[in-house]
Amino acid sequence: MDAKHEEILQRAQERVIEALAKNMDLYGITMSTGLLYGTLLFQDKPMTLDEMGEALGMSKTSMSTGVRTLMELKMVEKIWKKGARKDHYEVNLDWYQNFIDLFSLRWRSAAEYNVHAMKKSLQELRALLQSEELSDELRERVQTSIHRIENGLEYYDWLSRLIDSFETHEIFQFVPKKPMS
Amino acid sequence: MDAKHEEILQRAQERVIEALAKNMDLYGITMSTGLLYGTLLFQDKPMTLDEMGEALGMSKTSMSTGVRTLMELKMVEKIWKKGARKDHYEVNLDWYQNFIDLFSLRWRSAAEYNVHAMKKSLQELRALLQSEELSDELRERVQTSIHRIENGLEYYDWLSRLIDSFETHEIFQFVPKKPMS
DNA sequence: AAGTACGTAAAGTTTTTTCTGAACGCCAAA
DNA sequence: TTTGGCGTTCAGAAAAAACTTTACGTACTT
Repeated sequence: MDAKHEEILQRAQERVIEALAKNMDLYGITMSTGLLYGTLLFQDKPMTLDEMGEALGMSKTSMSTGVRTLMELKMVEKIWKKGARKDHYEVNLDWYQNFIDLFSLRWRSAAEYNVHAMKKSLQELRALLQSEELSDELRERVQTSIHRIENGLEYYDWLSRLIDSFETHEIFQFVPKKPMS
Repeated sequence: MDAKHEEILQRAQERVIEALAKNMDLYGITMSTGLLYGTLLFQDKPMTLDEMGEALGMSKTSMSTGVRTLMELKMVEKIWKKGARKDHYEVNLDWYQNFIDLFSLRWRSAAEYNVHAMKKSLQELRALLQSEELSDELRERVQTSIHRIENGLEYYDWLSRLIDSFETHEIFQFVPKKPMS
């Protein structure tokens, strides 16, 4: 009688799945999609959209969009199955790379976006300082703004180099995958 | 006539503020709160809740909750102003520490939460393997789940050490604040 | 060429989140 | 003790997001 054991296995899986899903907002992912990820994680075989909908009791449309977001983050991959009509998906098990891809994608683009705006504003403000007829009070405020922006740019430069070290995997020299123990 | 210059300054500030706010979802922060942060950033003086509401055209209640979330992330601090009835707030300008605090707070707790669930499930599954009357098929699946969890635990161990290196500032030895240039 | 099965887009509904206004409790000054 | 100003809590309204159903386009099968 395996029913009891089956039960235990399922419970153990569900505990982990729910934990993962609950923290998926860090990835900018909805909890449902997190549950989808977890389900795929413990499924040894690649799943179809219909199977996912079945497993989660949700519409196929939701599975479709969920899988897409997971694929954009490279957390899930589409699998080639010869002779199969339906698409099959499975999780990408490299969690390190996963983290790196996610971090890169989100933080890098945010950094670039902010740096762009900052540089443009910085330029304008520096030009403004050149203006002769600028009241002392205003000049003071412009200076302050410039300092704030320069301060931010310095940080983003660091952040960018940090992300570089992730993407090149150089970070693993500093924080190795396996501890020295 | 400073009006024109004032205009330029304001535009330059707003560009940066909006950029920052737009990417604040990375911090799990709503855009409105992001705008609040940006406003505080370019205000040379500490602001009161009323001044913030004024500046953003929003209710004082919103400012109160917004400031609280920013304080929880240590992005904003309450300032002691002698003889002032109202509370005053100003931004924490150390963006490096800011990033570290945020990352630590969110990712560390997520990691701990997941590790906890994983270890518990792992234990159960290992115990299950001891059971004599376990069908080969089920045993196989239990093994797979165990591997998945061990794989995750290994990653979280690395992540934990990465966060350690942030908190201790050792990361700056590897990725220095200022480039060597 | 027609039919069928599949994934996705669009529209609509439900749920969740965000924001506001009123009411409350607290502290300081009178 | 009262009064007034302050930050916050709470309930409700408005806005946004998530989810489902329906409908569509495409590709494979027959």
